[in-house]
Amino acid sequence: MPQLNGGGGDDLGANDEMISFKDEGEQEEKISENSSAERDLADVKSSLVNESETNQNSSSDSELTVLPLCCVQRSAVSLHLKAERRPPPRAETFRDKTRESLEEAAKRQDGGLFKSPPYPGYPFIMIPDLTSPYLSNGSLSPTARTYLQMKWPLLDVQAGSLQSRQALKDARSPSPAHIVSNKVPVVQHPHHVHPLTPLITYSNEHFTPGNPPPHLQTDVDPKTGIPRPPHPSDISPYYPLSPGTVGQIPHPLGWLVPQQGQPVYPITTGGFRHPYPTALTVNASMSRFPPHMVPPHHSLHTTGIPHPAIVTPNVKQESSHSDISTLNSSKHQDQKKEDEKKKPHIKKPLNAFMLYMKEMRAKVVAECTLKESAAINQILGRRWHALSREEQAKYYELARKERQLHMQLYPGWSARDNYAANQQGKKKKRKREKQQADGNEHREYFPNPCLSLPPITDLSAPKKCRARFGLDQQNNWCGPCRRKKKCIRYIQGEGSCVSPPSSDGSLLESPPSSPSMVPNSPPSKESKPQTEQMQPLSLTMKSGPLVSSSHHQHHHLSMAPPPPLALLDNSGAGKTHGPAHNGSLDPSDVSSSRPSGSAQPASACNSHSLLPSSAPTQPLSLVTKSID
DNA sequence: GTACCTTTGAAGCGC
DNA sequence: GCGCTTCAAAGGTAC
Repeated sequence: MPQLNGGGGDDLGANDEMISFKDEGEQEEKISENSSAERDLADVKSSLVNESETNQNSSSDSELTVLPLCCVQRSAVSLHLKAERRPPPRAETFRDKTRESLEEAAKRQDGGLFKSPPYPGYPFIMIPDLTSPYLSNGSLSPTARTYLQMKWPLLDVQAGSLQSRQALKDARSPSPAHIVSNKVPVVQHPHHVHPLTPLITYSNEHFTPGNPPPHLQTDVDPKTGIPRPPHPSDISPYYPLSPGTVGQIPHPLGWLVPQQGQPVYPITTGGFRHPYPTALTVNASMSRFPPHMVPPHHSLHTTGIPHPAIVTPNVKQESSHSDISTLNSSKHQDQKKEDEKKKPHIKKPLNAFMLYMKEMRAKVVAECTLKESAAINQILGRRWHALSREEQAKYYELARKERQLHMQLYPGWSARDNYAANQQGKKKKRKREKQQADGNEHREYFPNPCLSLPPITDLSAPKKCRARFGLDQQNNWCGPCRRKKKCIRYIQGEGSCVSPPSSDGSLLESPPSSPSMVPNSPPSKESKPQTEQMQPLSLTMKSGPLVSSSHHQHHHLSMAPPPPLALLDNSGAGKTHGPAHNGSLDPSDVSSSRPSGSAQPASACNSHSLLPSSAPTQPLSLVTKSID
């Protein structure tokens, strides 16, 4: 697998470097700083595309191995499934089969459109940016290029050709499950899902209950009879359409035709920032959303199609009226309410993690039969950290594109609008207030990060930084504690546990440790990466190793280097007695060390005493329910 | 019916 | 600039 850092496994697992992807700029800086990765950003990003398939393989492989423990002992079915998932030494892995099937499907359905790479969703993000260096190296197959032209007619003057349309029609033929909808979690295998898949599936949900017949070039609205544009070709796959609005689509290529008489959002260039390099901005001539085609009011894009980020106008949006001079408050309020009703609620663009979650949720649900989003999100959070740079970069790139698209769609939109939108409910504030009302932030609802453990309610033990160091020694606090968030020391060192390996030998979704996390290193401002690094430790299963606090504590106290790869490969050992390495089976993690937060191992896993000694081994999926 | 939970990241706001 | 807060998705859960 191509690595940005020249194969430095420890770097790969370095959480702090993965954190660098939080910001594109930081990402670039971090990458450039990496001496072993001297490729410039262009090369790096180019590789992200060219090697995406390879990355996906690697990622999916890791995902195969990070099968949560919850799936292991859950049931015979899950065991069976797991046994199936467990790849043979190297015959024909599930991935291979999956890939083959996907390619076959691609060949059948789009004439090999996705042949290389088989990323049904990727075109969404990469297509509009054909000028992107990522695609400039000829990695785009002619078929895919044709597909792109059909998907984004503006990308090429040939887009409107019959050929393109015909191919588009073919492309709209019965699609793989992952294209249909990611709302059907169990149907599609996760490995068929590309990170961008959710972007495609969105619109499908709202556009077509099922796949349209191939012979239908354009859908016809059953109510209005107005032909719909070929979907999902022309619509941003990411943003769903609200039901009942498709009929407003004026023309199959309506977004190509300037809409007359439709008010448009004012282009408040002042609020339209361009945080991204020019090279990364979407070429107006190629984008589906040319700058002059600003979305009209009422959730309608110039296509006449509401942007999926727009939801029912129940939530108010910042009023853009300038005639606020009215002094009649009641009247003003009434008018405001009307405006609120009329105005849509433009949702924030999804960030990288959200995109990742959308894609992987179904997978986790399928694997763990989990339905509780909170638990799923925890797993996904760990998996997110466990992702390689390349894989994360894909999502960051996707999110960035999404933001760009969002900005172009709604130039005047600001996240502040949605801030104000929540003034009605103030739910979050209420939550915060509730937390603060407790006085002690650790007193608040603090579900045990182990998930398998009951909420930490033992306040008698001064475990957290505040209690340990006091207010006068906040320098010794961990970062989260300073930020009045979860104490990482408490989580990892005491209130929680070290992640046991997942059933298949992997340590669940725990990310590799950061080499910067030197044991006994004093807490520093950089504790945020540590926090994120340590969080995975908290995601553990209610399985044997966890129940056995002594065993667990042993590993936690040992602070021994991770086991050799051979040992790590021993998935069987990892299931029940695997070394409680803090996070990863990634052999690259060998060099990683215990985060500073674990510098106080003496009281490790105290909270395990809270566990009933007879606590049965349970999968993660049962944790949150069983606790209560 | 509504808020909460849970995750990460982006963005706004206040100091 | 830093820290805090809110919101984005999701669906079960609690009130």
